[in-house]
Amino acid sequence: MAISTERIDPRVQRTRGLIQQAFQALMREQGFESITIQSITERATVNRSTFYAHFTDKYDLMDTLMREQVRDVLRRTLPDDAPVNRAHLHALTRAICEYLMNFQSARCQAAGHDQCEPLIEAAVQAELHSFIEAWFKRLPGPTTPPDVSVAMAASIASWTIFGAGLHWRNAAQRCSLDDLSWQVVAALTKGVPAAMGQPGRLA
Amino acid sequence: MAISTERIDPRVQRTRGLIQQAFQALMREQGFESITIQSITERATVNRSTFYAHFTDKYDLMDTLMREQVRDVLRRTLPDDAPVNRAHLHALTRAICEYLMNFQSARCQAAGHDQCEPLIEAAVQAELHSFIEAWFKRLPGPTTPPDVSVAMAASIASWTIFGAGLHWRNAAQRCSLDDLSWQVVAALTKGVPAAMGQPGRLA
DNA sequence: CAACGTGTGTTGGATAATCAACGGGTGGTG
DNA sequence: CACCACCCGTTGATTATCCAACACACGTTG
Repeated sequence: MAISTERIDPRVQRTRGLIQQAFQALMREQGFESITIQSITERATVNRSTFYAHFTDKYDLMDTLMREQVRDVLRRTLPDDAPVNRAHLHALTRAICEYLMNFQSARCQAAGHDQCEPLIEAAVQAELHSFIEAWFKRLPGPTTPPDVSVAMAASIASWTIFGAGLHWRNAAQRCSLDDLSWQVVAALTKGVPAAMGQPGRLA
Repeated sequence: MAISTERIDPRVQRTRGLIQQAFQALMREQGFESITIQSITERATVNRSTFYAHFTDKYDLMDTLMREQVRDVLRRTLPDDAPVNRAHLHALTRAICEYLMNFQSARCQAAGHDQCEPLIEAAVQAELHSFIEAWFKRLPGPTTPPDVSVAMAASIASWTIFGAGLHWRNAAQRCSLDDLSWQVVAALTKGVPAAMGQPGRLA
């Protein structure tokens, strides 16, 4: 069990923080593509070679930054001991959609087509997945023979939420965030056909 | 000549900054006396032993912090190439008095009689002195035999300004800052008797 | 009194960050 | 073409910071 929060050297925390902070500022000002490693390290008052001790390139930086952000959002959304139920699924969906939305408007569109969008989305989905997997693992054991493993269920749930969120974000006109989240919850809990009002049609 | 700004290791700058920042925050919250080295380093996210690599104790920290602040104020008050004249003497006096005033109200009174007040004042005077000395040294050579050396003149001027500032700050009712500054300038340029309207009385 | 908790300064060894330098890539300009 | 300017990614040696530990002082409490 990797419960323990491996003590991280404060120097590491500091430089990571400085780099990420500088990166975010530059993102707001310039957009992703035109950012250079030098500019990051200069603004962070960190030696350029130090950057490479922590990240392999700016894509890596972007990736880990996104993951951390998403992880924080999720942790803040659900209490540590949250049971798996409709309300919490709803909250989770809401949070992810909000995050996707904020992100769209805030970043990554300054300089035409930044290449970072897919990166971001992959990071979001990945973190959502691992969060949900950990969450599902705290469920009591099955009372009837399961059709899917916990890992598979987590994968499906995360992709469902993520996919719906992306669809919603990119839609020409969006229903309310609340509506959307309940739709997702319905699909997740009842199954897609039932959620569509077509019970038994595919049975 | 120690003209060159000795390149300082960025790590040193950072930790010094973190420590000073933490210290200032604690000053506002607690006052000087109750501050502990541990609390400073904890808030600064700096190892306690690192503190001693930069300062001998909290008095030392206070001292250097005050000096730096005063130096900044003075540098911001006068342009680098400012000639020595009445207007600039006025500006200098004003700046010092303002600083003393702000300080009085802001800090060092939270917890009764903090022991740091004399420390601070000494630091202010010392920095004012060295600033003025450097300033006076840029004057052209004397045209008549001088009565006092540059160093002595700087000492006198700095103590005059400083003393007047302290007196003014502690007075029950204060004249305007502008008034005060012109009084000081008069005393400095005409001599005390003439400034008092008693020319020749002590001659 | 002793035992305890808390803060101080100091030390030696481990680790992270800095710095200068190198080779290589890319794009612009004479 | 050569030249220049800029950025990349890496290296080895140097320096700053971290960390655990120690001895000391002080006030409190049993």
